[in-house]
Amino acid sequence: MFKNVRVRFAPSPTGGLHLGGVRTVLFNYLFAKKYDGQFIVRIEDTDQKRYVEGAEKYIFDCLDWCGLTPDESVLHGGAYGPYRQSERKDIYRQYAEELIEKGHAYYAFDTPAELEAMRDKLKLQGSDSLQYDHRVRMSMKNSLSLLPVESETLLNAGTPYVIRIKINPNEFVSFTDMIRGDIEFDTNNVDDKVLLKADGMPTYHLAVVIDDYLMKISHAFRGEEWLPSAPVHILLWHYLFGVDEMPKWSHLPLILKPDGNGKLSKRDGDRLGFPVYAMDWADPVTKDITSGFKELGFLPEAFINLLAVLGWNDGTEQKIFMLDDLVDKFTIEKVHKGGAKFDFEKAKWFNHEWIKRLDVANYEVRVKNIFEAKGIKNIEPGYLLKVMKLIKDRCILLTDFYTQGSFFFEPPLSYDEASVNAKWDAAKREFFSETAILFETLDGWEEPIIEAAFKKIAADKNIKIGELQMIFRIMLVGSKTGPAVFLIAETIGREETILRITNALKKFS
RNA sequence: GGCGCGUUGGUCAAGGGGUUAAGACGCCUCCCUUUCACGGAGGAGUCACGGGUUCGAUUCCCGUACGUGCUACCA
Repeated sequence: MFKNVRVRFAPSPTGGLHLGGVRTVLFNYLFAKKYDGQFIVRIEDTDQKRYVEGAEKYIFDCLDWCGLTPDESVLHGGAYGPYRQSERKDIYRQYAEELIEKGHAYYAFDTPAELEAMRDKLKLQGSDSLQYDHRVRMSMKNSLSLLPVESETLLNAGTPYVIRIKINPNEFVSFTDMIRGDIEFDTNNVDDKVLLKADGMPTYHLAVVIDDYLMKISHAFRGEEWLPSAPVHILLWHYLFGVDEMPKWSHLPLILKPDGNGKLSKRDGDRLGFPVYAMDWADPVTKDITSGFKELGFLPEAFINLLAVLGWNDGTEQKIFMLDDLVDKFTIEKVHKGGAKFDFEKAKWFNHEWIKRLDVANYEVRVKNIFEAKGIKNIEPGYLLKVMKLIKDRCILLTDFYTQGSFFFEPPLSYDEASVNAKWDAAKREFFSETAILFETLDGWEEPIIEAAFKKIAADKNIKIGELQMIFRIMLVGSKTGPAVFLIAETIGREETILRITNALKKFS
């Protein structure tokens, strides 16, 4: 249906990659892959003030982790480079000047102070709009209000200037959003946006249009916050390339904060105790670390899944999707218009589901690293896998493997003595002393054998099996949690089981 | 303030002129397990409001309210 679909994503390397950003990438990726198009990642680094060292690499690391590998980018090459906007300055200037020649843009020499004065004056007059537009531009200092020679003189003298688009009043600009349908804007409400900044860098408005044209972008997903500036982009397409070549736009709904309302921000994560970034981000200036889903113990499969169904679903009852599945089933028609509040509880549920259904070998390395970070080294690979299979159902985050499974690697540091004391007596002490001895000579060390032996002694001594099992569990684990107790005994081995019984016997009074 | 966009349970949401208005998360109860989870069975809880149009509106239209976004030489 669609040929040569190209979608783009424009991360600004100003630090961090938040949920909304990843979801935008994801939808671009899904659409591109679905229609055999190219997934192009371009770097928007035109705001030098906000540019942060290392952010570009960070963004590609995040994309790698998520499995959203670009087809074309700074890192991956491609036919439409350079992909960094700072390396395309000359291109943008050329088009900005073309716009001036055609009468759709002009030089503006106003200083920041003069702009502020204009806004103050407008405010004083009780004006509805504080914009630099057709109503005020003739009273400002620009190549429209000035005589040609005056502008010439200023230009030659090296006066700082910006290039602004000239928006004609009383026109209507419309376009069709693939998610929202037809949208119309009255140009009376659109201001003369800056296209080229005084430092020679383009603004987003100029850059997107030119890059989309030059990179032959056919479709683009971006956040809803861009909707109000869409008329500027549409007009630029009219003036420069003709609207037939314009990409089809899709404005995605916002991801909202869980409590109250508003766009989810990094601060909300800090405040509510969950990550907002894909991966840990260390601000090189402030040294602040913002936590990421990866480091918290999320699986990329779960992360992608939860993001995909935030604002989209396939219309069935299916909730769990893997990336290939999403590519297959994704349809724009099913994308929502309204924003969705982020629910961390549900995010964890997705991770839990993915831990349960993925083969543990998929994340063995990461769990091993978690154990090693906790001081448990020299783990035998086969043993780790075995333990992981045993406890995966009770792990919501990857980090839970340690809290749920550390007793498989080291004896309990403390015991739930209250529970033991309630049931402890001389008969039970005798039971465990004898059991420990019997275990030494047990023929075989598999769960059913251990269980049968344990139950036989209990029956011989006429002690309730439930209480004994509970105590046995606390001896091995330290607490009343974990998988079937005889399975734990089998897993940690005969020697270790006997050792833990005798150690516990010393502790229990 | 102006302009844009939106509004189905607490949250994510299906649906769409006549339905007992799906499902999921969370919450509650029970079963399983003499542990904790997992799993299973149930339960409570919803179409923002007001006008139209219509035999009939949650669904279509118009208002209102509310929310949110933009209103930078940020993206």
